[in-house]
Amino acid sequence: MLQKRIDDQPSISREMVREAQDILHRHLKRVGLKQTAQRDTILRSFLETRDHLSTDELHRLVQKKDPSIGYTTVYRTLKLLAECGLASEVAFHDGIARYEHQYNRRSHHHMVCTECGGSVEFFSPEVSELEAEIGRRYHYETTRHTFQIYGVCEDCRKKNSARPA
Amino acid sequence: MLQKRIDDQPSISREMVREAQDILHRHLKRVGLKQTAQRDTILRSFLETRDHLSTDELHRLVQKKDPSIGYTTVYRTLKLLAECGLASEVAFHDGIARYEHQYNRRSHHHMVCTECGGSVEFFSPEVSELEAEIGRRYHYETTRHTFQIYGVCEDCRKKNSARPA
DNA sequence: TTGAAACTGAATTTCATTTTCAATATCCGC
DNA sequence: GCGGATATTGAAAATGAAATTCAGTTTCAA
Repeated sequence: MLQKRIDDQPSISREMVREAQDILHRHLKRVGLKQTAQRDTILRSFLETRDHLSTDELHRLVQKKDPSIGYTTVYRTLKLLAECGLASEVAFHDGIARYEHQYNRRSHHHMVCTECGGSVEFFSPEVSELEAEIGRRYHYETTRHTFQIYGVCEDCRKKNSARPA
Repeated sequence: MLQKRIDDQPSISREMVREAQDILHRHLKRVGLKQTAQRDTILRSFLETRDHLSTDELHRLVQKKDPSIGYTTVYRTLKLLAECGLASEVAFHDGIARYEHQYNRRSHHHMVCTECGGSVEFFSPEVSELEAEIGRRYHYETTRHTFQIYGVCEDCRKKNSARPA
């Protein structure tokens, strides 16, 4: 899936990688889990992207660094990253779980093109206010929300009008 | 999954059932499909609820009227109902597709309890305005959006504090 | 160093969804 | 009302993503 971004160069500095690794290691220690080379490799691969990665896509990236790392480990490590706040799951409605960086990132939402799968991020504090307000009104202790907009991007509309169905 | 509503009495009048059936029948004719007793039965069962039904749940309701109707037919009919605007899919992100009435219903959103699965509906025109605004800003032709709030409802919080983990 | 505990990854299982296919029902023109 | 072409039905099988299992491997605290 495409996203309108230049994703080839690492999006994050060496120090940030170290810091993220520390967060992961502390989390592992806290919950009595172990630090492994695989988990570090997977974290580094993850940090080097800015896409919304599926387990499968991240697995492919990880394999470039270490072909012996299996899909299952990537799958489990993504859950770990989500647990310690380094990643967060983002569900577009195509039935595939995706993850994105959460580290040092202000809350945002996505608008997804249903033709090409591309997406743009946008920021909208009103949505969080709405979450709080609705929670108060119905006595829910809210934890999170999802908000996605679906549509067709400009490029796809141009393609469609050039070659209509 | 529970919803805080009295759902035993039909939520929709006889005339509305007829009207919905007409909509379905017209749709079938339009796309060259056939009117069948099963489809009518499934539509009626669907209209008699106000829950957010999974295919499986609707299948169970349908079987009370006609035990010979299979899961597959319910599944396919729900897609048909969605096609002709009588139902719409609503994803609570628990891996199960749900459908709700769309007929004569103003746009609304859901807040879902992650403990008991219960939900409340709320109305918030700001969200649609936001959809339009963000669409304009990034030159997307928007078609729809999803917005859900997740949290823990009052009842589940009481239960939790009575019997803490 | 050592051993208990956790990890790994291939394979398997799970589970909702989707497709297949042979038997059946619908409905269009007569 | 009567074919018969065409769609429908529902059981069963297939699919595909997610989750779990298990035997062998690695980590790390003492």
